[in-house]
Amino acid sequence: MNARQLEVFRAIMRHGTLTAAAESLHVSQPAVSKILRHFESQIGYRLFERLGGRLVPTAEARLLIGDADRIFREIEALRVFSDRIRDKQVGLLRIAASAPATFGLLPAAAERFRRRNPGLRLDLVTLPAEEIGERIVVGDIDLGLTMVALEQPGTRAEVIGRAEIIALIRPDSPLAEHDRLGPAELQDEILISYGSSTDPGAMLDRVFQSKGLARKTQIEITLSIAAAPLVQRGLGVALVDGLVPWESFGELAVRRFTPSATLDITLTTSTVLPKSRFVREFTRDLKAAISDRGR
Amino acid sequence: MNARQLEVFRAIMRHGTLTAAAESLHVSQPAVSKILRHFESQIGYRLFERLGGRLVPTAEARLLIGDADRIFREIEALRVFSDRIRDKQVGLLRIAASAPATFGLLPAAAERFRRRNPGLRLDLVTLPAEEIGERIVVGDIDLGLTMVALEQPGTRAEVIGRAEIIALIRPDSPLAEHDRLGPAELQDEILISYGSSTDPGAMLDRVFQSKGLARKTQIEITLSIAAAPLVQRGLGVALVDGLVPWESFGELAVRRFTPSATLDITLTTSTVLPKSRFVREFTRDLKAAISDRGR
DNA sequence: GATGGTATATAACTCGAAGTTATGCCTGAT
DNA sequence: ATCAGGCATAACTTCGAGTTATATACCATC
Repeated sequence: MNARQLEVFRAIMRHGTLTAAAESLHVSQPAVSKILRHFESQIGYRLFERLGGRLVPTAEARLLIGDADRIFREIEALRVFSDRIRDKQVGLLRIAASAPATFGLLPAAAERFRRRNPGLRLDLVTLPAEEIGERIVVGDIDLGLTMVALEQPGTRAEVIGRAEIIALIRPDSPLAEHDRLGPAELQDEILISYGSSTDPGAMLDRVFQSKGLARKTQIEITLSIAAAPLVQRGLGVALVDGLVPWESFGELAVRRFTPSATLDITLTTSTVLPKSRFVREFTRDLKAAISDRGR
Repeated sequence: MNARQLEVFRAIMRHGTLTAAAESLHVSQPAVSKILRHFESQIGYRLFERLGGRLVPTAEARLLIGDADRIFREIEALRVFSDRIRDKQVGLLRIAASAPATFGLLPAAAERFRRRNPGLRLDLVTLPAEEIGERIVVGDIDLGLTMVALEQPGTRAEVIGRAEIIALIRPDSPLAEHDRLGPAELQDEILISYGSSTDPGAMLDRVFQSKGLARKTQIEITLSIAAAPLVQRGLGVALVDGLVPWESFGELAVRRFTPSATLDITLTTSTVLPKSRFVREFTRDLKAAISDRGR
């Protein structure tokens, strides 16, 4: 049972005669006749009785025609859909981002992108940075967006911006008086931040060291957003990326960290798969979203 | 785009490699390879990137796989359905009956039949007797059931029982006292009955004549059920078939008509189309339903 | 860096299904 | 009786799906 057989069966049912069906399919009458007989011999029963040189649908044909017609129309729709894929009227862009990028950058970039490509499907996957490289290599993901450089063979990383490290405090904290917070002000506070074994953690360690102080992180997090409820409950002060829209995570105050410390916003793609038009466009939209943040 | 291509595409997506897909389809690996490449060249874009000797699905493939998978599963279901049709586990019996037969005989016969053939679809069409013959000849209907013989070339009629003519009166009518009603008792009543140009009407005319009386039908009906509301409103007495379950059509009293007058319950099939097993079974069930009525 | 295992691609071939044209047969209508 | 419409058959071509055998590319690993 193949698509052509269903198509021919449907045409005969619809037009009543082999000749008319053949005409509608733009093939010769014997061709239709043969496909029908072959179809009948395959399914094991007659679809038409030959009466007085005419075809009359059997009860079996009437049982079958409903589903056959529906399936054939679905194949037709799939053909059209496939053509639209080919013509880039529909597409799929699969983006994996770490949580800060998901919250801080993707919404604005996705909005720009979708305005230009409304038919396109976007798959946004939030993953720990370490997993993203692997997903790009195996082709699961077109584009990775992280706050650390992915050191994965087979991928190419590009820094497209920087995110300031900020201090996250309770609005009623005494520290809220300061415009900026540095190692000195935070010396006696309970710190919520990245572990020293991570890229951002090591970077912050160096900043503290440059001021002659040691960073003592009492509460270690891997997902920066996890800091929000901790700070809000008064468990400490968080040093995290300034990318996340912290206001939307509760009653929190953001203060600039000094001296300025930044994380690289890194875009990663496969070196082996060619960049699609969509990847290039989305890259542009991300850059635009980042430069918009400055203002 | 045919069913086989969808099947192969689906198998490769599912199993990840050509070799595994070929195994699952029980064909050789080059066969699968060729179908895939042919499919790709037809739709006009790559479904897999060849990376390091492996196949990696493209974004396009991921867009397509959902619908392709669904359609293929529907074709599979159609195959199974077709097999069940072939094995007579499902079927279709199309019965056209006049209204009295529809109400008086079909329910009981259909119940018996469906108990034995639960998977079978029954199409019950109620039509004026004159149209039924034509529908049988063109193959639209497997079996006709009427109260008059159909004189249609290409059909074969079989009388399978008789239905008594009965008198339909209001329960509060003076006539209700009689056990039986004949031309004499009805002489001064307003008669609701079949026209003289119809078979049952002509037959009743002859019965009245044999008693030396004339049947004066003041209200002519073609559909016997139409008599029910007329009798109920006191417009007259109806002489109609005794097949219809008149009790269920309102507050009506039924009296036997004397001398006995009967209509032939006629079963009509095509002379050219072979009787299906279902037609034969249903015929048996109809006869059983008729003999049950006697008791 | 040589080697074996795994996976895809290519070549050469067979087979069957779908298409063609030409033609014959049946049936119903004039 | 004849003619037109509709289906079937025959003989042939083309193409896609299948086969086996073999080449090629990559990966891991010793």
